[in-house]
Amino acid sequence: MNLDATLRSEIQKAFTGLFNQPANAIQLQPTNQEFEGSHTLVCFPLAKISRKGPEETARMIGDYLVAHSGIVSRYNVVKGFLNLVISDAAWGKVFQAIWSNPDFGVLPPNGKEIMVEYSSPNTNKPLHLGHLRNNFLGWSVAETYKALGYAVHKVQIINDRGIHICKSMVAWQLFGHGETPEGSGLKGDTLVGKYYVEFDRVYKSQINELEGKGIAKETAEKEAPIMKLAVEMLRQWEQKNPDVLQLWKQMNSWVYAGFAVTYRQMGVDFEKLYYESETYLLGKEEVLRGLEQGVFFKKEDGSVWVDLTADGLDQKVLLRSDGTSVYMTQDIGTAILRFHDFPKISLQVYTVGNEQEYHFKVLFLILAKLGHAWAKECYHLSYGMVDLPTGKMKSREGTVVDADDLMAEMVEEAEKQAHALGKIEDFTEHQVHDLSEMIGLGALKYFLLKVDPRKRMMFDPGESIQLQGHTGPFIQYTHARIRAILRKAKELGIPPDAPPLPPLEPTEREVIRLLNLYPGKVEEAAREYAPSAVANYAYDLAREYNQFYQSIPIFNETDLARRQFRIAFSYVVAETLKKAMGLLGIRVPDRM
RNA sequence: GGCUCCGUAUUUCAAUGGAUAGAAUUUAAGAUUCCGAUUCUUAAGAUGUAGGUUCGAUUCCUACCGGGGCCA
Repeated sequence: MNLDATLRSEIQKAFTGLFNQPANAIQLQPTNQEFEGSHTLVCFPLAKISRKGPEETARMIGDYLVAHSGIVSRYNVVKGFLNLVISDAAWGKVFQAIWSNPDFGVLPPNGKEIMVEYSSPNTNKPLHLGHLRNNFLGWSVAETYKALGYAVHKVQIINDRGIHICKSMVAWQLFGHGETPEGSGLKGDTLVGKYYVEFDRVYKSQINELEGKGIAKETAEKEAPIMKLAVEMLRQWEQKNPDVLQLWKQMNSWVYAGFAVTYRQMGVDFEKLYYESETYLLGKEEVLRGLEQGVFFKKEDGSVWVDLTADGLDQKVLLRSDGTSVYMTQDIGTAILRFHDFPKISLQVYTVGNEQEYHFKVLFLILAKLGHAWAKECYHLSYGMVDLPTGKMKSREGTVVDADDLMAEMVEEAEKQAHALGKIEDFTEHQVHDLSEMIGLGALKYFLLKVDPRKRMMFDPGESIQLQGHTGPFIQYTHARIRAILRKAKELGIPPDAPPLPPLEPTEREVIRLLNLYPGKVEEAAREYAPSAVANYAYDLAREYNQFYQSIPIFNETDLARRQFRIAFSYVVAETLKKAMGLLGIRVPDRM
């Protein structure tokens, strides 16, 4: 039984019964702390339809619900707000329903498919802090959709070609002396990233040198010898020079090996990988087709453009005068390819930073203009940058926060904490490590996911791993403590099944109300592409349970049925916390 | 310059157009026989500015101020 839904339909019935017309705006919200009740109906909008005052409307509906609904035991009216008190019997049904359904909050398969793209790194450097937000977001949105019954295809496109990788290749050739991951002990992506930074360092000094000779900055940037080498290498790559291809494959394979380690640590996975080197020529034909159909136009120099001024945007080049394509062209091709590979998908989500909002707006518009009906089923999951308390991160220059380093630090910090607590002395070394990973990564994921994706955010590693406060570890801790209670209950021989419902305490009603909200939160998270909804929900539930835990005796209760109920109740909370955190990719320990 | 996103307690984050704007954090005072006190209670403290829309605005609209991003 879903209480909110039932209540809504009862209110609808009451309103039609009283006023002989449908209520079109049923606004239900949680009742304020200071008033009695759990659900509040906002009666201002209804007053307009009922043609009575808000308070009178509220009283009439309240009386009707008490008399006919069977779930409302009493009510009070404050201004236009109708505060409803749900009967314990109704709460009991809600609780029993949650208890008896192991798949609570998970919907059966609905036959629909969607695609979520996330991560999509360049192959010239390791993943950094921004990628962490991207990966956790994308993965979590995908899992949330799964919980709603969708078949989800997780994919990414590897940007494995272009000037950026050529820079690493050139620098490695010049300064690498044949260094390999095996020889140096460096992770493959770290090694390649090292030469990318090296390229930039040399490049900068060459520019300075040229500028010292009185050459203009723009010219210097083009004429720097090392840059000319990189441009030449890109040209050779496009002409399929075997030596260059060999080197390219070699260095990319190092990077992939490195990425695999990072992805495993992050706990993310992909069904299919797309490689830019295989798709970058796609889209050209499509653009030419669009040109024929008059969707695009050609300029005098032969370049192909799209005119979006009618849509409030500007003109955008799609094919350069020499016939080469731009990012937009490739993305057109890739989008088409994906709907071809997965014909049943009804939604394609692109998890990409908000600096590309304009790009995607244009992309989706073009796809629509080309006549692809699914263009409106494309969605840019845009997210803001992650800042650190120590200051902004700058790409290049090596001041970025490396994802591997950060995760390792979080795990290390968690292990220190675990030892300091001194509750895990009987753990094996392996168990300690596993627990530290759970907590360290949980802290990181929770902190990055609890914030609205669209917003630029501040990540404070120290704060994120605290066991108190609005953090992942706080929720994990709450879960572990509940498991401790359940272990003790088992020792005492209290059966783990839900007993008849005794009269409830206000704290228990509040926790059941929150439990009842869970499926809705999952839907909300998917609809808004905001795992933050689930994250904040889990925190509310953990916090509310802690208050219950403080004010209610569990084992000192003489009434056995009541004691048994509270054990069952604790069990349901633990299970729900586990499910919610699972959608965020966060594991919860039984002990910590 | 054009477009776009964001401005909320000291700080980090919340708030489908609803009641006295919530948490966490910090500081101060207090509680505790249980399961594991890293808990709980109380207090202090905020919507950038000026207008508009309406029963009611952090939310919607306009202008300005401040910050980020994209496009030249």
